[in-house]
Order: sequence, then structure tokens, then C-alpha cells
Amino acid sequence: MATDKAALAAETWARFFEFLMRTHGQRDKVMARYGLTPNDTRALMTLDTAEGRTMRSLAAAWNCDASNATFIIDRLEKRGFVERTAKPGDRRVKLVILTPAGEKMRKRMKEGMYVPPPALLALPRATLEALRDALVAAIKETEEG
Amino acid sequence: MATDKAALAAETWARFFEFLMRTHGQRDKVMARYGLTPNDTRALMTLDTAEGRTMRSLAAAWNCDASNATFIIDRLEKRGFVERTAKPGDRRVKLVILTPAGEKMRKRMKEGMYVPPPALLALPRATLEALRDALVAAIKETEEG
DNA sequence: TATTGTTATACTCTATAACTATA
DNA sequence: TATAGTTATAGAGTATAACAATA
Repeated sequence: MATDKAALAAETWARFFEFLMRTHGQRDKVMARYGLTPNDTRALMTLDTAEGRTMRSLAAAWNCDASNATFIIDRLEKRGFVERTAKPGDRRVKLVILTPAGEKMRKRMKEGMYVPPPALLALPRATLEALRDALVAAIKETEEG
Repeated sequence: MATDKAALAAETWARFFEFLMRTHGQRDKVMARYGLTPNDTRALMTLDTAEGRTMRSLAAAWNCDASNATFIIDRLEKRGFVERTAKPGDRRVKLVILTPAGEKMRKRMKEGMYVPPPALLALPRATLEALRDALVAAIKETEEG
């Protein structure tokens, strides 16, 4: 029966992507509304107002090169969404924080992106709960592996 | 209770993305193995060997500009994965088909991409079935709206 | 010497506008 | 005149290598 389970997992995985593709338009609209690229959006989601993050750690979080992180942060800085501040104690390091304007935009994006697609809202409550529970279980598995 | 359901849908949606992000590395690896970009992969998945598709319909399927479709097909043509053939009857139109080499690469990619992440395989059968059924229901809702 | 971040450069991806050839 | 596709061009996103400042 091992084969059957593999096939079931493969089908589930394919469905996962199909649903993702079918709801792609909605996410594009939210970003277009605020003139943000997918990059900008991801960056806003990663940052916070409090202590700030080093360029290095941002590059690692985005799985990209340090020079690319410079480029991404430059873009956000030009629009007034982030600030580079010097780290006290090690003047090589820069801490990037969200400005109030950046915090505001982040909140808007989050609201827009987390609005579930109508197709999800249309599901019966029990189906939604089953979906959520299965995803939570799957996420937990990624932590343990 | 409408509010509760909206919150449930929002949470489910957030989980969906979280799982997607956590399994991102796996998909990158498959594409890197064959030297394909995400673009190339999507294109290979869309095409077939039989009748071919017009550039216009490809651009529509990829939700991109016609000139971009030209660029994408050019890339695949250079690597010998696709061919442009003239449509009999209307010589303005070109039909793009997969070559045998393209068909082979398509099959490899499909195998690689449809391998479910280990975290999915680790779920109990009942959870997997619930997940699949919920996704199928959600996909169906996108068709009706 | 090693590390943090930036700049110079080049290549890929994408869209707009102008163009060619058919219809 | 309208449509299918391409080319010219420009801007965004990405990486590599060389560089500056600091440790």
C-alpha cells in the first residue's frame, strides 16, 4: 500500500499547485494597487519597526546575494518605507527598520494578501477546518523531518 | 458566526502560504538540476507534442505580453526543446510544438516537480485524504464563483 | 586579515511601442 | 484595416567581482 500513499500525496501536491495558480490574479491585484513588486512585498513582510535587521540577515532570509539585498532595500528607502541605521558597537553593520510609512504599507499589504480567495470562503466550515488542520500538520512535519 | 468563518478562512490561507514557503527549496533544486528557470518550467508544462499552440494563446496562458512569449519560446528553441511550425491556412500564425527532446525534459520536470515534499508523505493517510478533498472542493469553487 | 556592506557590470525577465507579414 | 508575431528598447531583478570601511 506504500505505492497508493505516494500517489495520494502526489495528487494532493498537484491540487495544491492548481489552487495556487487559479488564485494568482488576486495577489497580483493587491500588489498592483500599491505599486509594489513581489520583491517589495516580501521585503515589507520580513522587516519590522523595532530593532531592525542587518543587511546580511536579510539576504539570508530572502535567499539572495548581499548586493541584491542592497538593491531591494534601496528601492524601499527611496519610497520612504525603510531606514538604514548604524549599529552601535560595530559601525560596519547597518540595521534596517521600517519607517512609520513602511509600517502602514506593511499593514495594508498584509490585510490585502491575507484576504482569502472567495473560493475558500465558499467552502463549508467543516471542510475549511479539515484543510487548516491538515496544513498545520504538514507545516509541523517540515519542522521535524 | 460569519466573522468566525472569515477568520478561519484567513488562517487557512496563511497556513497555505507558510507551507508553500517552507517547501520552496525543493522546487528550486529540481529546476537547477536541469538548468531551467521557473519560466522554462512553466512553458514546458504548457506545451505538448501533438497539435501545437499559437504564440497568442501561450501569452494568454502565461498571463504575459506577446513579446515576452516570443522571448520565452526563443530560449526553449535555442535549447532544442520546441519548434515553431507554420499553420496551414493562415501563414501569420505559428504553432509551437515540443520536440522529442522537449518532451523528454517535460517528463523529467513533471516527475521532479510532482514529487511531494517529505512533509506531505509523512502525514497519516486520513489527513492526506482530507487535504486532497478540501483542495478539490476549493478548486471547484474557483470554477463556479 | 576577515567581515559588512556598496558599486560596477552583465545577464535574465518583462512590458511598450514600432515594425513586418499576412489576412 | 485588422491580426499574428517579431524587433528595438528600456526598466526591474539577480549574481559575480572589485572595492571601502571597520573590526
